[in-house]
Amino acid sequence: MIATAADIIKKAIQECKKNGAIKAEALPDIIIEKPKKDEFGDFATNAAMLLAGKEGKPPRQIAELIAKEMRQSENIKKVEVAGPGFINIFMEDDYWLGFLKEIHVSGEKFGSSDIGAGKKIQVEFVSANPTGPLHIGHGRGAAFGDALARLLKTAGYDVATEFYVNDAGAQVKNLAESILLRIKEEAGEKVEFGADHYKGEYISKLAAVYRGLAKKGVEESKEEIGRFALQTILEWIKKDLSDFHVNFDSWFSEKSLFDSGKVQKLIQELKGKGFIYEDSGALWFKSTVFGDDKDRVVVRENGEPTYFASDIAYHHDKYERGFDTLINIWGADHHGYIPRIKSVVQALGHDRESLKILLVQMVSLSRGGQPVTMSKRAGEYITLREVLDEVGADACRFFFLMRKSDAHLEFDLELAKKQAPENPVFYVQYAHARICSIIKHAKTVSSCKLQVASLNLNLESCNSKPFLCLSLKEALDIIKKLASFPDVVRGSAAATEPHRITFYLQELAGLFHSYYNRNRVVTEDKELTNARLYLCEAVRIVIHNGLKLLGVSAPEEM
RNA sequence: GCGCCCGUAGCUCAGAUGGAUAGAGCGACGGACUUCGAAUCCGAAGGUCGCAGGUUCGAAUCCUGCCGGGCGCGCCA
Repeated sequence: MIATAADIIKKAIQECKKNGAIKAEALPDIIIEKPKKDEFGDFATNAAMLLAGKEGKPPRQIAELIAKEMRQSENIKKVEVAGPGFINIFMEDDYWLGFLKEIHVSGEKFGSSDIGAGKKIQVEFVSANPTGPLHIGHGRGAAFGDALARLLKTAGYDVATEFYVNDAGAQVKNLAESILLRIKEEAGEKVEFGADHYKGEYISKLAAVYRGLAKKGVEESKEEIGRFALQTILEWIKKDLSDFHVNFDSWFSEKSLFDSGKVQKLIQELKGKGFIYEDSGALWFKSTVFGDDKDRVVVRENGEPTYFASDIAYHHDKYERGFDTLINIWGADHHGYIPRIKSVVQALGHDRESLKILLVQMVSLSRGGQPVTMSKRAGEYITLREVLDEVGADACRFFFLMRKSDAHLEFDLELAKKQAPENPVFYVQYAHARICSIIKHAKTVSSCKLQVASLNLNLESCNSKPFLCLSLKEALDIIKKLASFPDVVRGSAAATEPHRITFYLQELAGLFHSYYNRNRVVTEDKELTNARLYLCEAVRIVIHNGLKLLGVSAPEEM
């Protein structure tokens, strides 16, 4: 849609150059926007203001020259010069009505594009330590990552999603020990938990389950407990995610990087390149070369590799798999880790910008405005499961996606559950259900033979009833909104900001509900009815497509 | 102390690459159901865009400095 306007403007400027009205050879980076006010047109551009300096003429004068050319273009209703030199463009009604047909023809594809040009891109997210159940913060990361992957796919990227499983290192040992301690404790022994031990309620649960399975003596089976706990927790995580409608293309084991010797290999390789050196018995990576605050330990004095060591191998492996771009989604508390991992990317010989790290901020839960507190100290946190069970996957996902990912999110459980218009999820889903209901109703009304599937509206004739009814401002506003959907999806994907979709859907649903209350869709007038059904169905398609991008269902009835 | 993020209506938040009189939802207030789903709609109210400078035709947006909040600054992950 924007592209059409851009073409018209560029063509007009070309014409102006041809006839000598404008001399500048280089075109400035003009902006084409959708003005907030209707009176400023369907599109507006600042081209004249940017050209003014080079041309040495007042912006309004240049705007007039360009506007004059633009008026020759197709689909233009009128072009006005306004304010300091804006060119406001108004499109013909039938230009807009044409989108209705496009939506019906494209169906589920409406909104898709190929700006990604098939580039291979990996989105790694959640990657929670398998040392406990997913909490609410992981949930936000999951919703964000999954929606982003859907967006990128729709924008024409070749997307693969991955969960990195931290199944190596000291944490697994700590997990096993924590369970052992619980087992001992329940056997009546007096035990003391260390700072690195996990103390959540789920540890007791695991301990109980393990006791049921245990045949061997407790002391000797620490390794086995570790394996058991890891596997069990991973199953919980997978179940939570699949109930949250998040399904990964792959699960990558950290341990496998050690087992295959890749970690060692990469350390040797970077040593060879001079990026790894020894000091005080430890091996260090020279991240300062690439702008990090300090060098980072890769292998400790005691010979144990750090998490960072396997991360080097992991990212190397990602590039080996042929991805053009990597996206890592992290909790915002990990932001200090960014410089060192970016350094790794460069040391491995890749463009620093080929790895994008997106941060997801914290979630605070509230209930009817009252904050829900949790005690981190006692190892307790609100799990994704609890919220999922209470409000359902749809509301949960939508709420997580209502905010920019790098902004704190306030999540009101009471609101999310409410089946009322103040709940944005229901508001949007209701619009979809309502349209389904209208169409169903239309089919049952004998006087109205619905032709939604085979509608062949005569939109060309400006005197036809469908044309006139769909050209009413209220209808046209909806159509313009619908027409902008592909631009919204493209922008949302390019900016990696799924929240734009939730805002868009709320606005569209609002326009529709308002229209519905003013215009009766199914009436005795067959032509009118069909025209309005045609519009309604287009709205339904776009709401459906939008919700799908968010991984939220579009119910036919509620 | 250093680094990153944030500060917009009573509350929760939008405002893409600087654009025209800064928007939406909720809450509160006043209205609308003989009609396709009132699970909805309509109306009016609500602002020193944290503060102070700077850049320019033009700043919520960019720069600098303060104030206030969050998070990092491990041979943890």
